[in-house]
Amino acid sequence: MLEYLTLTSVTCSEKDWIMEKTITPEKRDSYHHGDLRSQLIEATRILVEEKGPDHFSVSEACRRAGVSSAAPYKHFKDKGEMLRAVALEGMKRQRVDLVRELEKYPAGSLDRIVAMGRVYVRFAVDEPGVFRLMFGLSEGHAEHSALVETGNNTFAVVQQEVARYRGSEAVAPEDAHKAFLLWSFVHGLSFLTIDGKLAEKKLDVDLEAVLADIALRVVGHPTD
Amino acid sequence: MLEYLTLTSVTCSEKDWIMEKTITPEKRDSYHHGDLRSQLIEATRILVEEKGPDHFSVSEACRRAGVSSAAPYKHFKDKGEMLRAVALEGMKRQRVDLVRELEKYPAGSLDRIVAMGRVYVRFAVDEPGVFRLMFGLSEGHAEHSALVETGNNTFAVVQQEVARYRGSEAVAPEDAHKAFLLWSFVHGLSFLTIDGKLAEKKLDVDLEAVLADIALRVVGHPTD
DNA sequence: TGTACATCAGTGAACGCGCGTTCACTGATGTAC
DNA sequence: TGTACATCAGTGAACGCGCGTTCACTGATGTAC
Repeated sequence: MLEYLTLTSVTCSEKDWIMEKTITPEKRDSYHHGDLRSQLIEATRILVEEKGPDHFSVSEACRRAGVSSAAPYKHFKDKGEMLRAVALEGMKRQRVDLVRELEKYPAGSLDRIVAMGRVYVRFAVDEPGVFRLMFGLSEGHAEHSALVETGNNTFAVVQQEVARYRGSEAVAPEDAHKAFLLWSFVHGLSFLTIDGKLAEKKLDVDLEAVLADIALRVVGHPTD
Repeated sequence: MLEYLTLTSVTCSEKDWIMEKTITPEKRDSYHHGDLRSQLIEATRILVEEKGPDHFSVSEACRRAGVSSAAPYKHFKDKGEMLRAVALEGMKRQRVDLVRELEKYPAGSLDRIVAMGRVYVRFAVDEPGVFRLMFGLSEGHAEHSALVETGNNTFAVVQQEVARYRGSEAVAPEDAHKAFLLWSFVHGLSFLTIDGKLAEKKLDVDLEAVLADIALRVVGHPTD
């Protein structure tokens, strides 16, 4: 699938750890675990990648973490809460990626607009399962305020950057509008990529070129 | 959710039938059914809307169609084939919508570009379940050639229209590129809408305005 | 028009399965004295 | 330092459930004569 999205970029993806990290079936030394909560989150994350958010099962996560199927309920209310924990971690990771990538370019530059798109699509490609979990329609997500706030916070950064590109620190309505256009675009591109539609339509897409193109079209010209 | 996407448009959505159509639990007159295949597809479609493609169950569809849970296997190989039948119907319906909407505007006009986006987003909003089924990653979809061909066919129309806007009948690489940009954009907008992200981010979007804006940005200026 | 027969759509019971969650429990750990 | 005890993370067995699919069957229908 991925051959259809060319990821030529200065920044190579540093997310190899994501998949190579395996949870060893837990030759545990003691009755107690020590760090089960985070091990369960990690097992859940891996499963979400392997099977997708809708085919994740608590039982399988327990098997992976080497723990009885009742154990998670000492740390999570229910299945949904495990998934939300993974989604939240994802949002934070995405946020960190974003800030780290932005730092590389001068404030107010078009490169920074492009960088934001790169981070978004990269995240989707590197962690499609978690990406779906973060942005798909999942019950209870909207009520998990930490999740919503982290997301809003990240989007605020995008708006901020658009304003800055215009030379302002304050976000005007037109900046918000353009930020939204950018979001829609990279969101669509991300899903088309991870759902294999680029491959299906035999579309060869050079990510950097497309991001630069769209950035110019959205933010490069004055509008409304 | 939908309050955040304003659908002001000449064309009111004509899809009310979609949800009001209920399958009566089948007071059947005879042992045989007559039209079970299409009734099952319809039951499947409704369930896909109600619960999402990943929470559809054969058993429930049978209950809705008033038929034993073994009955579908006289018409479909398995569960996946039922879903693919619904997806295919969806693709055809979308195709019909598209052609019908295009007819309303003069050949080569910007209105036609906007119309295509309108049809796409409208479809997603009217039938989010089927939309997800059509464009999400579902096992076996890529191997169902009728499905892929119908999709490719529809995308070819978009490319054609972009070329025509430029005044050509032949699709140049730049037309294909622009068609892809348009697709990414409306695809992202569709998902952001049906996944409730516009609501979450308190973004009020006027569909017609946004479509016109993006059409201009993508197709209104010469590029590469 | 009437009868024999082939067809095959739909039945209903059964299968094995893995799931999410509960429960009373156990045993390792840390703390108070 | 040593002992008693509270805490609570993890156990393992059990629960009821709905699922997808199979199977030998049944009975309505259409056709050939």
